[in-house]
Amino acid sequence: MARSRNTEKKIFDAATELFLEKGVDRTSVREIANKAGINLALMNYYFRSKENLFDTIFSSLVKRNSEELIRILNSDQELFEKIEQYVEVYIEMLSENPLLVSFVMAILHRSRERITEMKAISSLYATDQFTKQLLDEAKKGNIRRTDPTHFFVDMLSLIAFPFAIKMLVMDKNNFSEEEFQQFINERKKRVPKLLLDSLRPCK
Amino acid sequence: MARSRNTEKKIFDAATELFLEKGVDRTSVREIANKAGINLALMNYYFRSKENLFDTIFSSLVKRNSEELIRILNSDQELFEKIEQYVEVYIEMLSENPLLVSFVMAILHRSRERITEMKAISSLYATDQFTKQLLDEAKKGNIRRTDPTHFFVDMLSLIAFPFAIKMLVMDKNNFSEEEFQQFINERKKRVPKLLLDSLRPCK
DNA sequence: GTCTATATAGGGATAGAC
DNA sequence: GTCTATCCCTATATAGAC
Repeated sequence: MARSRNTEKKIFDAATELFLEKGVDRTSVREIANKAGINLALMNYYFRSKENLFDTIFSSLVKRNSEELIRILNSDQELFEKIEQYVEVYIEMLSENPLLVSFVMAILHRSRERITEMKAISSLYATDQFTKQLLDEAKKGNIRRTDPTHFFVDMLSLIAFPFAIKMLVMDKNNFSEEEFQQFINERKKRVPKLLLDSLRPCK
Repeated sequence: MARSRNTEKKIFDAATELFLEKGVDRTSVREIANKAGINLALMNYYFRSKENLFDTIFSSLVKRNSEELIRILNSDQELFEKIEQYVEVYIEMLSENPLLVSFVMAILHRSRERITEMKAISSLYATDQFTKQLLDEAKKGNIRRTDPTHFFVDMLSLIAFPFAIKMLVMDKNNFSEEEFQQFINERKKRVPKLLLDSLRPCK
């Protein structure tokens, strides 16, 4: 039925918003039901349990957001352009959903053992193809020798961490929401610059 | 009494460990009492409530860890040396307590409004003195013009974020605990290098 | 100071009517 | 599919004995 599909989506959306905003543990199923405009029994009818609802949402969230990033990493673009594009798209994506970072952090924190189990999450990380490209370019002498693991962690840190400390940055600099957004926008140019500078050979 | 002081500390330590490991929300007061070897009524005798216990622990944790960092930032050391030392000490500190980062992240995430209220937390951020030093050196032409806010966020990101994604990094690279520690150690030299390169004038 | 016992609230999940 | 009513459990916090 069309109606049912609709209800499922309402529950899904309500839960997503609440999970992102308040964290999974501080969100009750009753709250989700309220926000979705249904009652809590129905939530269990569609998703077997809160835990299962969470898994569904988390996978979907990560998947939806990581697909384009992986495509960029695996494209056959020239390295520098690829990095520029990757950083910009990643930052843009997080701009649209700033809570995503701290949400994922919270998950990473709490479920040490479950990380391997959650296959989705690994798609947030570098791909073999990109690693190979870094090594190849270094071998050809086009860039400095660099440890791909470190480089990728550097890149990810510079992209994502500012969102995780958004409130701290806003508080310390007296930023309004718009000013923070502006600050983030500036990073779309700044971060690639910093990374490329560290790769350029001459020095 | 000496005994009482001791009990307070046992509760404090047990709670600290559990909060860091599992997060505040997933830690119950019964669990804390168990681990401390007392019963839960006593916990409320010493600390009025779980929330209050948390506040006490959080302030103490941040304070204990940030004092040395602030001292470094405010010292009259030469800029490049200061950055090298700051990064190294900060990473060393987080190495000893890798869970600190995701713990603080979780707090930042959940209590938007309470951040200003938690004065302690702002001590994790840059100081006026350091900002001034950056601007002065740029004016003198010793370093490139750089936005201090961006620079500090860059630095913090490169220092702290790897700890927040520790499990992801370990999982993706098949790192053992020791190998991750080794990876982190390498960053003590790498990160300052990256930052200083971005500041050096010539280019 | 430290305990046992209990009050009170809220959580997730289900039975069963419609 | 959707609801109401309810079960059962665990959470935090407190009362009151020792």
